[in-house]
Amino acid sequence: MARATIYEVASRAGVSITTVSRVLNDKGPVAEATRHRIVNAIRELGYEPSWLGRALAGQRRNAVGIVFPDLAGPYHAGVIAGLEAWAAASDVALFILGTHRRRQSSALVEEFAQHVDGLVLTAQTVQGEELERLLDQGVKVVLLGQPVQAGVPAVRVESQSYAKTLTEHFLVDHGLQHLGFLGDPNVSPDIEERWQGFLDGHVSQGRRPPGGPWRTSLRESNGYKAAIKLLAGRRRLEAIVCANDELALGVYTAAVERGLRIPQDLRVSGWDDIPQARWAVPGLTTIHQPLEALGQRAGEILTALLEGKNLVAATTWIPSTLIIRQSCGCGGEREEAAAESPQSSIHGAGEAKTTPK
Amino acid sequence: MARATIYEVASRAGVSITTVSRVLNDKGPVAEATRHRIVNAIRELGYEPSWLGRALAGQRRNAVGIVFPDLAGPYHAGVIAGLEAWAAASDVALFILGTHRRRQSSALVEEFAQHVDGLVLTAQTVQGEELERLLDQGVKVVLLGQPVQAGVPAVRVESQSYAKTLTEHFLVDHGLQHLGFLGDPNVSPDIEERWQGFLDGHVSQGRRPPGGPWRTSLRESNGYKAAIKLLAGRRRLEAIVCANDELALGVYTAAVERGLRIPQDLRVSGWDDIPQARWAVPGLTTIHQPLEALGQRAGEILTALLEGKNLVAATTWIPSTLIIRQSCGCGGEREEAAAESPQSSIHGAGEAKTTPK
DNA sequence: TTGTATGCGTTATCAA
DNA sequence: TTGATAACGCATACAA
Repeated sequence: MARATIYEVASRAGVSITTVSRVLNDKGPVAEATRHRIVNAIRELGYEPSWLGRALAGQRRNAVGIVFPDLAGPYHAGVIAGLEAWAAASDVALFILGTHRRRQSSALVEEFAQHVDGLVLTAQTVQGEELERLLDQGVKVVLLGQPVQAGVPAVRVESQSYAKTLTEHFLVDHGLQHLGFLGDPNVSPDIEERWQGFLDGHVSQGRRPPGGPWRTSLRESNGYKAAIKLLAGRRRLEAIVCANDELALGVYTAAVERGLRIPQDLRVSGWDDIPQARWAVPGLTTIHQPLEALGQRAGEILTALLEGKNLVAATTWIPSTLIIRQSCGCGGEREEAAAESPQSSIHGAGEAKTTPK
Repeated sequence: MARATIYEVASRAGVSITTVSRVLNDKGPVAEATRHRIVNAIRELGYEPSWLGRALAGQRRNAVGIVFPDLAGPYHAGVIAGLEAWAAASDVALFILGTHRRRQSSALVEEFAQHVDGLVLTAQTVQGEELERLLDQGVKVVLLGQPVQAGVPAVRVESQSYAKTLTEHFLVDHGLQHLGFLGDPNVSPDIEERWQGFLDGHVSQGRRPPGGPWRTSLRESNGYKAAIKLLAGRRRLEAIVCANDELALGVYTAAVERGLRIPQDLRVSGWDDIPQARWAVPGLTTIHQPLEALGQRAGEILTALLEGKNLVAATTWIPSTLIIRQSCGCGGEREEAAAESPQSSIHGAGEAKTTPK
């Protein structure tokens, strides 16, 4: 049994489709009696307007989409949760697309765009010309963690100052000399900023910035491989600042393999605060990004955009939190349970406070 | 600048839209010279067919969707990866929908269905009547981890035999007497089967099945709370079989709080093999589900369905792997590094083999 | 080999 | 207060 159409509703209620449409959209005048008949017909037929017809007739699609390069990392779940909360509140459908490993991701995204009114684009998905094309088609776009483009609003997480703070933590609080940065700044502007902040931390202390970065893509296996090489080098490295947690955990494995204890023989820090970071021993010092807030904010900007406010072409910066665990050398070395690891966090630009568990 | 339509292409090439349509879909005869002109016009205008027009005209949408209750757990990423691999190979777009916390998830899914040719529905999304409605609309559906419904093909992970094996492992290999099952069988048929397998394991050893299950939803915080209560009970529990890893990790925290060592004073097992399971100390004994295979298989069934083969209404069962770490009492208690935890795994129905790291 | 005309389900314009 | 009718972009039976 196929779906009922507006024609069947109209005929059952003894009116024209125009009147039905009026009732559906609450537009224009309809006599109370007529409205009543129509509402009944709709209910009796179990009628639901066709999304296709609506969209084709040029109405809003009442849906937005978010595009990720990859649905695997720790990143997307948090962002989606935030965006979805917004979507639910705004009564808008949310579609998700991963371009991962697809041949013609550009065509894919363009098709995806036809389903929605607005799009959230994360790093490594669509840029430059393709982005222009999308905008030309009238899709509203918000960038997430992307290099800022003229005229397109963006949401970013502030990274550089935290990387600087973290670096200074190693240099000053722990009095170290030889740090290394692991990760490829080309991957995204966020990573680039982490590397810059790492340099900033050295400069602010009058230190000569070390070599590097040691470029590798952000996977645990790569962290392991890179660390094996680094640790075999002549110069003894005291701490490795990793571009993300997965790399850092790879370093853990390499350290064990070379008989180095963390943090006694080697200190490590990550970025992202993935679940493993809390359970690894010793607990991984890292940066917690408010991913949900990211998604939520993107949604709010989308709202403004969809309402026709074109003024919001600015970049919104979201703050993070520095999570101090033990891998940097802080705190005790209680190994009996990761869950109980003492841990403190620094919010914003250095305002310290303790968070329970 | 709006998108070009088929009419503009036709007029530029000096033909009718019918001929353009023929070229686009490789259907019917077109003179080589004409085709050439049209192809040129398409390129020059940067024309891309409208997905809307196509869909409305009754063609295939060339897209499938997957619906999750929730995009947060460890479950979805793996399944999506598998399904996406299939989608990429089949040149079909993949949309993802999370119904989480939405008011009218039924309406949401129904709208979602209009965008796609086929749908993969996971547990706790759509059932019964709503499912019937979808099928009535002609959407092809594959169920994932759902109770089997007549006429609808399904993919399931075999749970019961593994739960039985695991239970016997505690009872026989470790010679324990008092086990408990933590988790709510009502959540999904998979959990229900784990509970049944737990009972099976007792029965097969001529033991009287213990009380329980201790019902709680599958979150770490609930595992913690439930374990605190359980461990305060009079009867001493030797092992807790948890319905998933997150519950198990909650138990870890509770154990530490009560001064119990795992596995010396309390044994624990989980289910899912989430990343934390490998990093926790001691490593968590658990069941690894081949989530990617799940997604891939669902895709393959969808292919058959979309090709009009209606015969595939059977249930496909996918095997898992038992991952033995230390929380069950096996192996050493090397605590210096979780990454190096010795670990062995049992594939299929007891065929043991060792997997490196 | 090509073109005309119709339908798909809706909204919107205009007239009644 | 209501109703014809024309878009919207495409595919397709049928005609030429």
